[in-house]
Amino acid sequence: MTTQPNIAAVAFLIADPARVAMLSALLDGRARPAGELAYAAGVTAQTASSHLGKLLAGGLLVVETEGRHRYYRLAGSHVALALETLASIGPAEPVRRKPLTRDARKLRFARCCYDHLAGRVGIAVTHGLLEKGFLVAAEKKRFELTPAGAEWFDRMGMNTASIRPTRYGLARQCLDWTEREHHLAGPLGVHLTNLLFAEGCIRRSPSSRAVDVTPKGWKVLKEHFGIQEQALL
Amino acid sequence: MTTQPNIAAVAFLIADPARVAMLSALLDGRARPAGELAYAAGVTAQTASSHLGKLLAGGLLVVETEGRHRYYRLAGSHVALALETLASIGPAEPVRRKPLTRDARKLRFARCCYDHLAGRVGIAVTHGLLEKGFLVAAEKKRFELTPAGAEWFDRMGMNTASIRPTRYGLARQCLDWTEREHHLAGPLGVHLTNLLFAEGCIRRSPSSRAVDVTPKGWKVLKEHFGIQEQALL
DNA sequence: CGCATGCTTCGACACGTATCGAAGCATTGG
DNA sequence: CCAATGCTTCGATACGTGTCGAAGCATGCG
Repeated sequence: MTTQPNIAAVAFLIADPARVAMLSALLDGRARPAGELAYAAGVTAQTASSHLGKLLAGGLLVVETEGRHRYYRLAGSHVALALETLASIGPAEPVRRKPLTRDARKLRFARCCYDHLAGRVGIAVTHGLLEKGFLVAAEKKRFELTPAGAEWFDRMGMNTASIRPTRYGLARQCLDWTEREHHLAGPLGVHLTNLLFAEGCIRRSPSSRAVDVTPKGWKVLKEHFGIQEQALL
Repeated sequence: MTTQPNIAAVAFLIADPARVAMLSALLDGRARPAGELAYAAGVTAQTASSHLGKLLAGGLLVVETEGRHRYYRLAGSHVALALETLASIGPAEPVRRKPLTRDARKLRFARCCYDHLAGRVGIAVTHGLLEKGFLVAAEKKRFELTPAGAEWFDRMGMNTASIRPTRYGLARQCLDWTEREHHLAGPLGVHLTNLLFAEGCIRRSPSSRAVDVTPKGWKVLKEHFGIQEQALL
C-alpha cells in the first residue's frame, strides 16, 4: 500500500548467480539467444530456460522469437540500473554464495568453450602460459606468442608455424563468464586443446561441454605449470 | 574481476519478505532495536535475530549496542537507494512470494499488536467497522467514532462514553506491517479486543502474540460484518 | 543478589527451488 | 518429408534456508 510490496520478489530474481550471469551478459542492452545465455551462466539449456522463464515472468526481461531462436533482452535501462546499484553495495563477501550441484561444478571446473579449454582449468593453463612468458597479453583482446612460447609449443608437438591465424589473430583472449577472467582462445587455443585431447590429458565427459582432466593430464599440468588439482577446487 | 561478483549475494539478502520489512522499517535512516524490527517483520525474535545477523554480515546494516538493546541502522544511503531502485522494477507480481511456515502464517493471520487486534483478522474487522459506518477515517491517523458506531459498541457491551481518549485520540489508525493496511488501535481498539477475549471470540495462542479465533468468534464476525474464515485464508 | 527483559545461539523441521536427464515442440535445412 | 537444431516442459533429486522452540548470555531493575 504505502510501501513497495514486491522488492523481495524482484530481489529474489536477481539473487541467483546463474541469473545474474545472464543479466550481466545482457547489460549492454543487446538481445541474445537462450543458448548463449545458458553458456554465459555455465548451466544447461534446461536450467537456463527455467531461469529465463522466471526473469521473463518477473518483468526483468523481454523476449523476441525469431525462427527457432528466442532472443532475450533486458526489459529496460531500469533493470540495468538496479543491477549496478546492487553491485555498488558489495563486497558482501561474508555471505556464502549459493551452492552448485556436482554437475554444475564440473562445468565450471573445466569445459570446452566451443573448441578451446575454459573454466578454472582453462584459466589456470592460460595463467601458466603467461607466467612462463610463452604468451603476452596484447591489444584488441589478443595474446602474442613469444619466441619462447613458440619453442615450447613446438616441443609439445605442435607446429606453430603452420597454424593459420584468423582475422582476429592467432591467439585471442576469451572472457570466461564463470570465472570472469580471460582464457586462451583462437587457433592456438584450439590446437592446444586438441593436443591435450590427443595426448589423453583431458577427456570429454558425458555431459555436453564438461571436460575431465585425466591423471596423466594432472601430471602434465603440474610438470609444466605447477598446476595442482587441489589448488583449483 | 571486471564485473560485479556479488550482486547475487546482495540481492539474496534483500530477497526475503521479512528482511525487506526490516529494511523498510529502517528506510528513514534512524536506528531501531531488534525487537521492534522483529515485530515489523511479523516474525519471532529468534528469526529476526538470524535475519539481522545476515544483513549485518552482508554489510547492509550496522549495529550499535546500548545497554541490553541492540540498535540496527542502514549501513548507508546507498542501501536505501538500492531498495528504492528495486521497488521501481515491480510489479513482478507473477512470481509467487516466499512461503510461510504455519506459525508465521498464524501470526500474520491474527495477532495482538501490543494490546489490540492485528493481522488479517484485525484488518477485516476494521474494514467491517468502516463499511458499516461505525468508524470513519480522520486526519492525523485517527478514526472518528460515529453516532451509529457508538450505539453499536454500546450494544456490544462497551460503555464508549467511559473510555478515556489519550492525547492521540480515542481510535488510532495503526499501520499493519504484515498486511500494509491500517487497523484499529487506540483505547477503542484495546477495549474492543478485550471484549472479544472476554466473550471467548478470540484466544491467545501458545505462541507469543498470535491469536486464535474461536468458532464462536467466527460466528460473531460473520453476523456483524460478514467476515468468513475462508475468505481470509 | 535474584528475577525480568532483550537478544542471540542451538537444534530440528518443512518447504522451495536450482539442477539435470529425458522427452516434447517448434523451425530450419537438406 | 525426415533429420538436426534450438528451446521448453516434465519428472526427480539434493540441498539451503526460513522458521520456531528451547536454552544460553548479557544487561538492568528491584
